[in-house]
Amino acid sequence: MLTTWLNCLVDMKKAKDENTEGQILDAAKNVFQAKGMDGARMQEIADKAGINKAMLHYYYRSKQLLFEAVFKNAFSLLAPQLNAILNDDSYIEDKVKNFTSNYISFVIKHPYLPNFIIQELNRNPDFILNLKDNKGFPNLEKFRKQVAIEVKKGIIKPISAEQLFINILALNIFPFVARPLIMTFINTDKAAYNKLMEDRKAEVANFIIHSIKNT
Amino acid sequence: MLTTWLNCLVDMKKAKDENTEGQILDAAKNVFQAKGMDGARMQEIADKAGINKAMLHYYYRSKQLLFEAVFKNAFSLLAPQLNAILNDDSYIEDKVKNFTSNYISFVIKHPYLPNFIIQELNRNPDFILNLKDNKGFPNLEKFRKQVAIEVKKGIIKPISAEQLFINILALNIFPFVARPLIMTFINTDKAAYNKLMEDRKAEVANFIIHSIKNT
DNA sequence: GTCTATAGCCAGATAGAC
DNA sequence: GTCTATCTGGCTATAGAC
Repeated sequence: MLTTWLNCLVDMKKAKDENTEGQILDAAKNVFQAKGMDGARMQEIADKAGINKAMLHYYYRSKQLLFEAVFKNAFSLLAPQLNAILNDDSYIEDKVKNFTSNYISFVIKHPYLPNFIIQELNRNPDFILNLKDNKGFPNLEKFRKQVAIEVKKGIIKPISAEQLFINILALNIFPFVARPLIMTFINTDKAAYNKLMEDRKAEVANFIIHSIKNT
Repeated sequence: MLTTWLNCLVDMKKAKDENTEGQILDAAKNVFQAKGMDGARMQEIADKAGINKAMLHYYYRSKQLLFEAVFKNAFSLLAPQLNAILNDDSYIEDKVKNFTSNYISFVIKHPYLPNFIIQELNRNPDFILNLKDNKGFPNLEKFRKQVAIEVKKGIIKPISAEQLFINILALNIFPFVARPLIMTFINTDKAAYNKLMEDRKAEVANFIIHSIKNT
């Protein structure tokens, strides 16, 4: 009994590592996120997956469909992160602290992901409309109400929920999206840049809270 | 005398509009900034310029060289904007106000530019090293000193110049880079989005100053 | 300087054996 | 399911007439 259950868990883990389909998706993720849809080559994905080019078409029919699988996967990782700001029940101040710390850890684990999503949406803005109806798609409704309430109670200074949300996203996401630009301006190596990003876990939360909190 | 001078001015204006070389550069700018290096097609650039594909190679030798001309051009438009924050002599508070207002106007005039630069630098991070030695390349030296002085005098709260610079860039640049993402989350049409960006001219400056200024 | 025509290459996709 | 071999189209780049 126990062994079947354990085998099941092992199989689930294997599912991504040893299935051909999982290997392809993983290789495709790396190549698409590094080079984008237009720059990616099916040959390179096949090589990274350790299989043949024909197999890619056997499993995913076309480059476009393989790309869409990778994109949806990436978006479904990002969406819950954003929902932590929008739908959680705690105070805005606490949410900002938690989100900032969590998000920066998240991006350190998935460095190419935010830029990938932003870039491909700029290439094809309509693409996101397909995802909009999914459950779990980030929605501002609850956050709008929360901001209005905390402003009314005098917990935070007057600000629109939209602008606050944009500011939170900007301060957290931009440094990773613009990484090469920032590294050159600040004139740092990789280690110093990572240190800077670690520091931002505290820095960004303080920056936002100083700005909005009533004293 | 007067007429030769006037003709000269007219010629300078014509230089970009009627020279074949200028027409090419203008068409290339539009196509490269919309589709990126990999997605751009020489045929489309030729069509937009109203000339033949062979002419592109006659003037710029290769797609790569044409691309580099466009990129350097774009970067030389962006750099002075950033230097307004780094090298101007006024107080940080005033610089933030001016920069925010100016930069947002700048991007409304050149909507694809920031995303283009960020995207292409992610594709090829070494590319920026070529530009680094140019005069006018943004440099943090002076800004570091200014921040240290204003912190010491108690004009602003303690913050590192690097983090402050990143925050200023993030709040100003990100909303345009992530435009499709934001438009979907906020659930707005084009007009409402533009209104939101107009509002940010005041919003962003206030947000930053509230956060760093000692009261 | 400007065009047409085409060389030469490379990528995505498929056929078909095993 | 997995492979090799190949088709087909589109792209950059060039040759060469005017």
